[in-house]
Amino acid sequence: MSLKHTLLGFLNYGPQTGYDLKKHMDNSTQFLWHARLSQIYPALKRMEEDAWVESTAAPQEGKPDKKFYMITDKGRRALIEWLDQFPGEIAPDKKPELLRVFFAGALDKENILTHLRHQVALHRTQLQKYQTEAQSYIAEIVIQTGLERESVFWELTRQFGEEYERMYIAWLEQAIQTTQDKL
Amino acid sequence: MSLKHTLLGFLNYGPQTGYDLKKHMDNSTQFLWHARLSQIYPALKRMEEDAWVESTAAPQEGKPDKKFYMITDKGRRALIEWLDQFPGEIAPDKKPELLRVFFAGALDKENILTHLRHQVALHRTQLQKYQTEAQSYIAEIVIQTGLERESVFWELTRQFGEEYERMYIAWLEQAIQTTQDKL
DNA sequence: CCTAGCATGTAACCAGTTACATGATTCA
DNA sequence: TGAATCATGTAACTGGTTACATGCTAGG
Repeated sequence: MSLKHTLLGFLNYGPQTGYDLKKHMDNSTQFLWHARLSQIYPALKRMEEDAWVESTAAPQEGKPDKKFYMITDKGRRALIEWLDQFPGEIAPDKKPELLRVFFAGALDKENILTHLRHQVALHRTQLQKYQTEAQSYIAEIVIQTGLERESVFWELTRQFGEEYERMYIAWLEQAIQTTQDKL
Repeated sequence: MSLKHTLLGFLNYGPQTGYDLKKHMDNSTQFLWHARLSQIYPALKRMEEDAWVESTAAPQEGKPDKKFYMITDKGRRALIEWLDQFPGEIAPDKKPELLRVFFAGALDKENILTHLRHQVALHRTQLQKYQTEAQSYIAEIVIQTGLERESVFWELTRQFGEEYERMYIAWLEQAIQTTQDKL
């Protein structure tokens, strides 16, 4: 299970609240791992029971107390152990959009083409996001935190997103061509 | 939920047992959608309750009766309805291996390079599979079933796998270079 | 006035994994 | 002799989503 390890990864940069962690996930690991607050809060609680993290409460007016979580040595060891695992084989993940293409033969030609063109538009938008928002967000965080070494890998995963979207768009264009020619 | 729709997609090609469906998933949609038998059997049961499928039992000696499932008109409508959905935005999926790269800064340089090289090997193997096994499997099924129109899309998703692995390998090689230069 | 953001959480439910149960046949 | 394939399932558990609950502040 990787949610706990994602939280450890972020807490390794410094103490944060559950709410902060959610925002960081939304802004950076969104396309690698994501979770709702309703899952994050109980996860942090269990991590504290396992002594991976410690919490301190900061009272506030008109809002619930802020609860800052800090990674422990045990937590840091758990993070390193997880990072240092070698997968024996590639884990298949679920791609509902491609599953629709796999079974697309049940739809008529024009409808399939409309769907493929719709996908192209979505992926062009996503490519733009990786090239603009994602890039400037990383730059901003590096200025705020000074985590230069870490940012090398943030930037690499951002580039993966960019290359993935380029590949996806090129493949969709090929798929449109093939559908026009062969159906 | 897409498991039920995957099963409908395959049942739309002809009546099959739960066991057959599992094998087809393992051989074709494995990297788009997959499930265990312990999930497939109850799913088929619920689909029968919803009148998406109908079953007939074929007695056998020394084994449990084979249970052939057949798609109904209602099931076919549910399949088309699902295929014809336009997603409003791209759904993020979980990529544990890339998450490890994102947090790789916590490991030392040589160890990171070892992990990246290990990934290259895994993805080269996967690329080979898409180019050989996957391709000949599709050809075989087309001969057996004559589903030529459908095979256009099976082949397109196979090509996606191929392009994805090429992109992944090229990115990993770039990541190795960057790690060597910047760390 | 209403929506978004801040800040915490619980409860019910659905999806998916792991382990268990049965039992015959074939192949290395 | 032991593993793999065929063929069905159930039970317990874990992971993740949806809905609910509270309540203040700032901005359009």
